[in-house]
Amino acid sequence: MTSTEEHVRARLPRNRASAWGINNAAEFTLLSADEAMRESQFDGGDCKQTLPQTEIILEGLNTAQRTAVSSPAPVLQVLAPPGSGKTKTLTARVAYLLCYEGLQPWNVIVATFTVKAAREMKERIGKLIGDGLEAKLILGTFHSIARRYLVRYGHLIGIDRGFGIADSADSLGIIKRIIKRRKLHIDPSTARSRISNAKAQGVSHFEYIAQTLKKKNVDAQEFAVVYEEYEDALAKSNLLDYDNLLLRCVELLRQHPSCVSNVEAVLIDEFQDTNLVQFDLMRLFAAHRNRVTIVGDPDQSIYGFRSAEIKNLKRMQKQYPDTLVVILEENYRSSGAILLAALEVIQQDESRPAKTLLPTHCVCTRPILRKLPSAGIEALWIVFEIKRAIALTGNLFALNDIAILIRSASLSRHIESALGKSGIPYRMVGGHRFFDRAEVKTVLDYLRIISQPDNNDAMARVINVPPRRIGETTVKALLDEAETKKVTLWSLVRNAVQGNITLKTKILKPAEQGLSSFTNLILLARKKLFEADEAEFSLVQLVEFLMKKLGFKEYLEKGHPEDHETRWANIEELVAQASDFSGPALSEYEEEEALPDIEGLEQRKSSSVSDNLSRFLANVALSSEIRDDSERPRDQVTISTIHAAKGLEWPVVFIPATYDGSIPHSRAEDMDEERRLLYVAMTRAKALLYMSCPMKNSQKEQTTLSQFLSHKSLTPHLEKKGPSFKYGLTQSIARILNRDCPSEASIANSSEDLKTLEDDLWPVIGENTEIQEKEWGNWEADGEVSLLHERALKRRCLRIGDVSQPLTDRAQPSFSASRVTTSTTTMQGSMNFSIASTTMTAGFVSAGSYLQNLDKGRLNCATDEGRGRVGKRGNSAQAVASMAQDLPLKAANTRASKRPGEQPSLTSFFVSDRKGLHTERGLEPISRPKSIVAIKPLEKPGLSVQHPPSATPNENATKEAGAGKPPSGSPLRVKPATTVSTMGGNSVRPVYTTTVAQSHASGGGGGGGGGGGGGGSFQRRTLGVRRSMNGWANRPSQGQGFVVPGRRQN
DNA sequence: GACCGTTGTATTTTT
DNA sequence: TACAACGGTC
Repeated sequence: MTSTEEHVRARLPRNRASAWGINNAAEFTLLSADEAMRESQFDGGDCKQTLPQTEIILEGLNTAQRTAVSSPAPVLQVLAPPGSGKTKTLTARVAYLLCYEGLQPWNVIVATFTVKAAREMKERIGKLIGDGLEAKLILGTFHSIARRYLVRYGHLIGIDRGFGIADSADSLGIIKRIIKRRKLHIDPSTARSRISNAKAQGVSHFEYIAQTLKKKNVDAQEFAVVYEEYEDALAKSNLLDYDNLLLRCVELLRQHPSCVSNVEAVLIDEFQDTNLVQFDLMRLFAAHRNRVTIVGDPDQSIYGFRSAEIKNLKRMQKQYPDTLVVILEENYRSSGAILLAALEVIQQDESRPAKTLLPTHCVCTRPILRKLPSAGIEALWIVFEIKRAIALTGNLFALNDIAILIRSASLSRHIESALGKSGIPYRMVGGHRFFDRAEVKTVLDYLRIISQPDNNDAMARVINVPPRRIGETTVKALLDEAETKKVTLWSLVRNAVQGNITLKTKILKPAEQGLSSFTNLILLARKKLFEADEAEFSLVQLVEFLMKKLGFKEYLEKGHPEDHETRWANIEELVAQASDFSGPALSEYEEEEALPDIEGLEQRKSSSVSDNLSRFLANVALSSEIRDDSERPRDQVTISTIHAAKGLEWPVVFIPATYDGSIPHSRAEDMDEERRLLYVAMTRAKALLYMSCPMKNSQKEQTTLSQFLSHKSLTPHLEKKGPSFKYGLTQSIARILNRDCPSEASIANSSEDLKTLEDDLWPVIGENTEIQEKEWGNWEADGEVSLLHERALKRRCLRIGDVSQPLTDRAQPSFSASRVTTSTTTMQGSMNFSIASTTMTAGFVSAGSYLQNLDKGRLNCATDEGRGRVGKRGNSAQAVASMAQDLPLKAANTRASKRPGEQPSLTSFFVSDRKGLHTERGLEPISRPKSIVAIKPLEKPGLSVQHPPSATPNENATKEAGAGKPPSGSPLRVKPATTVSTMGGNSVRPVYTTTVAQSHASGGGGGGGGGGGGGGSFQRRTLGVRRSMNGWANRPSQGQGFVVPGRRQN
């Protein structure tokens, strides 16, 4: 077989561990990626016939990506910064292993962190390999995979069949109860996260508690009590919390490694987010063949609060000495200016190993950092900028292209309100889950009790819902009594109702009746559930039965006359979801959950209705979101938490509330993590990035700009207000987005209704609050011509055509080469620069000029994408300069020359080629490698890219950190640029699916409802209603829209 | 004394 | 939204 593998193998030294020195490693990677590919794939005829899919798999990948995908190395770390094609690489790797290395899908484990990521991965693998093979992979979140194993093999370590999963609310509830009962003083949430952290260390709770008890302080003692009783309570209710799910799976695989003896390869996404237990799990999964591929990026580690350990990257290299590290460096997502600003932020972290991130797009316009008077106005500004951006680019953006990324869910209030008011539909991702809605939760609690009556907390929550005259005091007394008698609440109550025991607790007459009706309801439901088989009593019927018996609809009507319809619609939605666990959908589901049979091991198999119920409930607990295929085409703005936005991208991104206390969050412990969070948020943006900071937060307190953004070095990279959207900018954006640029005529047309063409409704300093908010309110609501409006109308006199000729026709003398060379930088640390003189120093390059040069080189990429017409423009240097709008350098220079005392510090973020960077002309293209492949030898510290092969790893590290030597042209930077069109001929275009946690759109009439005279206080009140009014209820058809995560819709 | 409804207050991030 | 605290009613 002439295959890539053959080629690669031929060049791979036999004894990997000893022979993979850095020197030949470099050679190896080069050859394997480029030449082997070329020889075997594209010229070798054999291969095409035998393995037709390989071509497709590797198509559109750059050199580094190909190296990763097709590497024969057993253990592979792919370090992938934002936008570098991480998912693409991992999916291709999976496909490659299946199609090319002949692995069977059911012997491959792919673990992700979110359900969303799992789903996307599955979809993309499916597109690559087809045949529905992707459904046979063991693919899912760590938690769901762990559950799968525990369901099948849990009996081997004494886990009851049909165990339930305690979500965070359950955990917190249990802990609160313990604290109350024991009259302790520690904070429940703190206790919960401490327990979780303890578990994430992989220490058994006995041990941990023993350790803690040794400490004499009250806090530790109390904590030990809580921890112990918490574990007790979980066990009694037959529940596993999230951490236990992983821990018990580790236990299972330690004791019975044969459960995973079939596993031939393990692949892990977002590896920087793994904690110790997950690391263990990875090792155990892979124990049979020790074949592991991970992708990750330390800069995007934002789950430290969940005990994620960036150190796992190094730990892994220790664990598997022959780990091959492939570094992807090219960013295919964002404009140069966005990357530059983002890098400026992330580089504030001094402990971070120097790394590069190379733009492939033109510079485009700088990110905006806008100051605004208040949170309310900030929201209005966002709405206005959305409208303005769409109008002034001739509808280059759809609402789907726009995301508003917030640090915490609570920040969405003003924004939701403003969007709703102006009739812009939106969806909310992250934050509150559908399943957390009160009415949905109640029904779920009933289902959980029916499935597992011993769930004390679920029972305590709903025993009086709808009201049964069983008050809080009674419930508490019953719980206490159950506790002292060492029985569960359910068994206590049931026995009392059935007359088997007499309660100590005094029960009033009406309450007694309530208890009895509750008990009978549960008993009846359980009877139906366990006696019936699927055909005659499905999950859906169970829910319907329950609703009828509870009179739930009536209860909602009575309790929530305002919005009972929406609430009921939510219940119907729940039923629709349950239907995925009954009927024909079920068998499909079962198949996906299956694990391969292993000789000598008995699997628990199941197909009863009660098993469906627990499966359904587990799914609810493990998925924070809901997939909604049918609704995806709807054009909506996305509001998301930054955490939930990881891995996604949008052409336009807003990051509001960039003040200290929000980002970094006031309760955050790890500043570096907060900074990374901002970095993640910024790097979601492709073309336009708007950050904003209200001078007063929603509590009307004065704010200070986020410390991450107030750094002086950032000023030259940021604009103070939204761009003017000259035509050239629109062209640039269109190029970045790979879209057709709308004509100027159509822009003139689409901006007809715009109130003002510039971002000038509020002063850039961020002063002067209330008056304007009011004016805006009137203006939006009634169309009343305010002073503001008049001013705006005047501005409109500027016709669009006047301000925006095509840039290509305009001379740009200010961008001349000599200008570029006037600002210079001096090096201080390996990646830290500040201005020191005004003469050009060879080898150092300002960011702006770097980008200019880069852009010139990069325009080849644009050509690849079919739009770069630079070559025809004559003076390409000028063309480059003019294509890039508002270059950072321009403003920097202007400022520098105006106010010498206030020189901005320019950052050189790429200095590896010291020679030949710059001449006085300044605009020679920088010769740089397109992609870097480094092989990491054993135990090399850090994750930095360039290592001179002569130095031993340790020496090398010291040099880099200590001497501040720039990572100069190392031989490991293997090859100068070859033109690889990574995006160009790519048949697999990234399709990012955004999921819906809460879907609400203010439909057409949105403005009407809230509009009325009282422009001031429109926020709070309507929110709850508006939110739901148009969300679930408006869905096209019941029962089709939602697909439970993990399932594909036909 | 128990229960219910109203009002005021505070909200990190996720499996 | 979700929770606690408070005051009114059975």
